[in-house]
Amino acid sequence: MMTLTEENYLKALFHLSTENEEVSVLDLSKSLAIKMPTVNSMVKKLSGKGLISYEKYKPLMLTQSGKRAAGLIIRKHRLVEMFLVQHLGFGWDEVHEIAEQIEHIKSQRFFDRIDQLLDFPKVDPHGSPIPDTNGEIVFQNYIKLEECVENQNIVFMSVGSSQDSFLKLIDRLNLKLGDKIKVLEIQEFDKTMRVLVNEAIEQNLSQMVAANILVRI
Amino acid sequence: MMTLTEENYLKALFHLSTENEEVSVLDLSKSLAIKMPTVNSMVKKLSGKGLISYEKYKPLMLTQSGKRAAGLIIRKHRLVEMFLVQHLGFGWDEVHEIAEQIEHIKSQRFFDRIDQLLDFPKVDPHGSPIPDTNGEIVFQNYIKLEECVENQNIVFMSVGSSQDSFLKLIDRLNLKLGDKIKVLEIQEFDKTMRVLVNEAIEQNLSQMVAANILVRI
DNA sequence: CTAAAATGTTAGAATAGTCTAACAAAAAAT
DNA sequence: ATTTTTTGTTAGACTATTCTAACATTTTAG
Repeated sequence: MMTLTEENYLKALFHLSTENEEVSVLDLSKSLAIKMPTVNSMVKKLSGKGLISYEKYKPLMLTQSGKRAAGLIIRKHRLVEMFLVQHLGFGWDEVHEIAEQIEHIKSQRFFDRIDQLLDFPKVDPHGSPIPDTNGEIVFQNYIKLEECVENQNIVFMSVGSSQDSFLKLIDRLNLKLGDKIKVLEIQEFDKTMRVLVNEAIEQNLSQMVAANILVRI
Repeated sequence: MMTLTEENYLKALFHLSTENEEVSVLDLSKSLAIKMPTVNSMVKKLSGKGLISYEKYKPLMLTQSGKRAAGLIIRKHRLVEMFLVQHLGFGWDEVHEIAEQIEHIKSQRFFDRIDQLLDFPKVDPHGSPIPDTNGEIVFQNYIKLEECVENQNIVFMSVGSSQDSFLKLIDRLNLKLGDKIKVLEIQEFDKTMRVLVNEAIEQNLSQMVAANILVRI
């Protein structure tokens, strides 16, 4: 049985591994807001459990078993987020913290029931994929709105950041997952995008925002 | 902020206090399955926080603030149990363990939403009262079926034990909260009761079972 | 009313997870 | 190719919660 702490290390390492080619002790330390020596010793411990493959001064990597374990935790997290939004009426900017706690509940059946109640969702409220019952994730090949060109038609599928302030901004812009977006114009000066949403409303999006809006063609 | 451990001590002391006139360190130790010296030091710590009033060699008591805190934890526990039964389809014998974990989630709003979703229930799936938002409990004055006499008509309102084996037995006897019960006959030898349930089915209940069936007249 | 039993307390050690300080290795910069 | 900076590691200490062993007090029984 894994402790809550160990689960958090695995999860963080998993996320970092998808974002970067190599993950250092320092990366993990920053991401968890835990000092390097602590991370170092925990990494050794998890290596002892066969969840992380660790060699001194080398980048950190999850083993197959570590990947699976992390995937299963992320699965729980995202199922819970979905439940909080769909059944308890929380906003997508409010669910992370609560899911962060509930994901550690020890009860396979609890999460199975939630999954069933939600009719086996494939993505969470932020458009991120929910790992399957083996912890396996199917990565979507979305692109950043930032990378789109003028006159391109795309669909808003996911967000690149789940930061509170970003999600609240998207809400205020009245943007929702599934919205159809047409790029009208890109300012040469600051890359600000003028877009048409659902063939109805025009909006200006800063490059930073556009970089965190993930779309499919 | 209280730790999960502290919350468990308070909750246990609260329950013991309702069952017994005086609660000793030994009682608490047994109830938590934690050794006396450990309990002793935790009790001192909680006394320092103003949650337990403690004097050496004297019975343990919750302070007002301790009672309120314990009541609020029990509120969360029972709300969650109700949710698990009503929305996730768990049996009343399966919910305790999971609620034991979820009760410690730090999010007022989460429990408020659950409360709302359940339409502000007053009792949990075992018929136990759910404390109000101030941690206040309204105790019901139910009596044990054991204490009833022949030909008495009563209603099954609550269980005196939430032990798995007892709840499963009640299920197997097809008894449900709210059922009308008529005492037909009490065996002089072993106090076994022959009862009529919902004017339809006759059942024999051992004294031990009857002692854990709480009814109102 | 004393002796034995039960209960309670203190002292000291163990574990998990955290930290700081000091040292070591690798990477980057001159 | 050294020096400096960054990153990584080791050692040792701290807190929370637990334990065992030893001792103290209270309660119960003769």
